[in-house]
Amino acid sequence: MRLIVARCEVRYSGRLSAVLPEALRLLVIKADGSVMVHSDAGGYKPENWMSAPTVIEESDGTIEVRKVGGEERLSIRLAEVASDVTHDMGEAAGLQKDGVERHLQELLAEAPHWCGEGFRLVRREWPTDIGPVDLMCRDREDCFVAVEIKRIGTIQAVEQLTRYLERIRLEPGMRDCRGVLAAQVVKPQARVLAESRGIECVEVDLAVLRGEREPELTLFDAA
Amino acid sequence: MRLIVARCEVRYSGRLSAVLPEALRLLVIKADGSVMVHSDAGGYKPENWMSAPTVIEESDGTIEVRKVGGEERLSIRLAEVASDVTHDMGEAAGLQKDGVERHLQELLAEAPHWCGEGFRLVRREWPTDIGPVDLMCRDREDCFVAVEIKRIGTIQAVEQLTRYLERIRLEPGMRDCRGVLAAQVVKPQARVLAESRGIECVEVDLAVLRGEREPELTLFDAA
DNA sequence: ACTTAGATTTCGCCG
DNA sequence: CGGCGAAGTCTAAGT
Repeated sequence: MRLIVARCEVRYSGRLSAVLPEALRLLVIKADGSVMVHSDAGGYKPENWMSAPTVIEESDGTIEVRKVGGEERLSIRLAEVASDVTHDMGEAAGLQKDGVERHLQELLAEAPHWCGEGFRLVRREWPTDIGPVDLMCRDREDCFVAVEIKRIGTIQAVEQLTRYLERIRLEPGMRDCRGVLAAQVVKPQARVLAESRGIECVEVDLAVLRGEREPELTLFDAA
Repeated sequence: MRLIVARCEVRYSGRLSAVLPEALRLLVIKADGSVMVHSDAGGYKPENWMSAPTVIEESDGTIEVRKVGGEERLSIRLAEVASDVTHDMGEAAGLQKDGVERHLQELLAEAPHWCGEGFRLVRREWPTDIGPVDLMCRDREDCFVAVEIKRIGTIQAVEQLTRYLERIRLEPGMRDCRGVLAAQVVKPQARVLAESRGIECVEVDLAVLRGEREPELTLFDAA
């Protein structure tokens, strides 16, 4: 993340045309390419901005931001730079997970037995060459279990976990790795697809995970 | 404007309850008291925020933001501060101002005679104990004139200027301070109220101020 | 990918 | 001050 405090003039053209006269402002360039222009008042909404995906070009005193595959353009003319710093905010930034999903992942990482009896955590964000799977656990028989966590378990989630399992099972010693989809709600169609592929579905209750409420037997737990 | 890059946990309660688990984020505290919490991805919208007016309290590792006259509360627990810098972005930033209003103030500060013949600028953002008045000028007779600038001159603007004048006239040597409401458009009811309180109204034309167009006599200028 | 509905919507105007 | 409608709406969810 790059933070620039500068006297600057900003021009936007695209869905409309707008000019911000030269003034002292904060420019934020995020790791994903999104750009915000903020003044020192009037919270929340930037004076101007462009969301990802963008191409950013910088040359002597100007920053040009163009939308990938679009006509939009943000031109920033820097008149006087008061500060220009870049912060590495870690590899986790690029992906950006839903707050709830992330929270779920944390809670389940702390108490993986909610994903299956006797489960123990091996690691969070187990890497594969097509992206990290949320949790890698071992079950009671010491068998590996890849756990994909979603707020809502959809067909896409099953497909995603399937792709991970394909890769993981190529690794030595992981040929029998199982798969579990953990979600607050699992859609019926996702459940059908998952079962046909030998993937287990587990519905988790946030209140129970937090220890605020006792677990109850649901229709599916009883099955 | 204060920029903090820190690993932090953020809790909001008010219109809803939300928790952001500990992560590296950018905190922006603007001069008007508005606060934004941004991650390194996903432009435009902050992960969490509170708009002005707020009261901000800071004590060992935590920042508490409360909405003035409301139940909303933003609690930030700082786990590890990577950077914490404050930029003075000019005294004009203090209150939230519309971009147009700000621009108007800049132009009128440069050419205060548009607020009244013979006016000379004493200073912008003249401080009072209830907030700064936009411009303090002297007229041809060297009498002080407090100028409130608005995009649209409303009853509220007249009330605001009235409150300022009450305070200003208590100061030594300013007992006869006059008041002028300068706006692009002055609402008829605001005009009536202003006149009843001896406050002058002036309609200003942005194009004229910029020197792009010659001034024209309007109905009210002629009065 | 397109469409629709919700948002701590925000923001501005009008009665 | 409350209601209504637009926004470069944005964002998530459903189809």
